Amino acid sequence: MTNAYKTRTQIAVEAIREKILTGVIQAGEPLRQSALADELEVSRIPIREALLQLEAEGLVEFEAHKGATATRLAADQVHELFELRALLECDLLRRAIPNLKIDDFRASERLVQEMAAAYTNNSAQNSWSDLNTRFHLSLYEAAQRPQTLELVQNLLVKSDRYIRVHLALAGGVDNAEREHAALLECCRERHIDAACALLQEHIERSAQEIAALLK
Amino acid sequence: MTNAYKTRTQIAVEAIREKILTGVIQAGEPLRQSALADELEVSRIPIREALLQLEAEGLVEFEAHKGATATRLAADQVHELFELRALLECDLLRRAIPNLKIDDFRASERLVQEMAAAYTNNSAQNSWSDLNTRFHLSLYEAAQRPQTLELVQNLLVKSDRYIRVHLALAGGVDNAEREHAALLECCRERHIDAACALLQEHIERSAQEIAALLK
DNA sequence: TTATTGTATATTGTATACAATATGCATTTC
DNA sequence: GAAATGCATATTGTATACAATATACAATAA
Repeated sequence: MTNAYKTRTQIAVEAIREKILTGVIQAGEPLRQSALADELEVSRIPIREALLQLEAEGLVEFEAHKGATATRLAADQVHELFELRALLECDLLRRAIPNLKIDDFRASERLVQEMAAAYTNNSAQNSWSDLNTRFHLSLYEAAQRPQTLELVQNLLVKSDRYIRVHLALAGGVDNAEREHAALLECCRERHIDAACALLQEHIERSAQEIAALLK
Repeated sequence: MTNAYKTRTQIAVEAIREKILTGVIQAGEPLRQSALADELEVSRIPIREALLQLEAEGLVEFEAHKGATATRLAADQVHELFELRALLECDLLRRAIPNLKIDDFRASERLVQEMAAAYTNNSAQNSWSDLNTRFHLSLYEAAQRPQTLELVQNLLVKSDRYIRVHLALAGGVDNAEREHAALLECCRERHIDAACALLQEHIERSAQEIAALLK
């Protein structure tokens, strides 16, 4: 295991991020520093630092002397977000496919299976979205593009809020799981263009379904 | 004018960012909070918050209990950075060109001229790089893609350190200025594919020249 | 009424003080 | 001599206290 030690700031980042992603803190809601500090039993300093980091992730907006609010994305911004993902993730996948090893495929395969289990098992629905993120990332590491990967990771965090909404939509997840399996198969056969086309469709379809839910 | 008021944190962000971009603080150098606090005549709190923001920009790396250091990019990471720029900036330009108005062209044109002046006038060389950033961004605003634009803005900040090195290279800037003019002309004629091709070459050429200097 | 000013309160921004951790060096142990 | 241990110092992490700013509402004037 890696370093188990965490500063209070890091703990606060994770706690607040989770609250935003799960909707416990709603978009547009102001984040009072003292309230969060009391709740997490730390002083306002680590809370402030956590909010700054979340601002960089795009989950929170800061205004001097007015405080932080959870950001709210309009429907057209959801489109932009997912199109950005499509652009960058396709670039990564294209570079990754030639480098993917048998072990990588196995790891991705296992994530697909865990996702199916998480979806069936109602109690674990929150983890579906985590697994989805990890599945996507598992295909891209082999691209050897650390900076792009970090950008995509951040975009996936932002998408997460909307993907969790998507989970509520009956059928949406079934589609996603079939698409994941097909995508993985394409990668196994090293069909680069086909895989990228699938990935692009996959991302754009979920964007459309989410936009439909938001309006 | 917009809000002239700045918090100490914001002042610190700008001061430290400038130090890193101009090389007053070298890559790899540790950033001592107390030293910066004394120098900028504030307490360590705004310094810490500034460093956190700069970490999000990728100019600084934080390690718990060890402190912040100015990041150092290896040559292959410079390539990735500029290829990322090419990918995203071309996407923006493609969407922007149909929307560009006469006033936009005039503004971009003026930036090209100011750049020429800044380059001739030795005392203003630091501003060449600023103008370069603004020229690139001036072409993309019409794309109406706020999130992508913000990403590119950040990538341009990161590139800035290397572009300033590039300035030292005789001839490199001449090339850049000719390419800027050609690019602008292409946009005026709404030749989307040609403009994107030029932009891509322009970015990749500077990446190569910079990589050559770094090795 | 409507606009304006003033004041109280809530909230954020920052300084200072202290706690926790890392680092370097001397000392010990084998 | 090399590795391990303990201590002193430097540096970061966090709590607390106070200053600056924003906000809401009351009081006043037109």
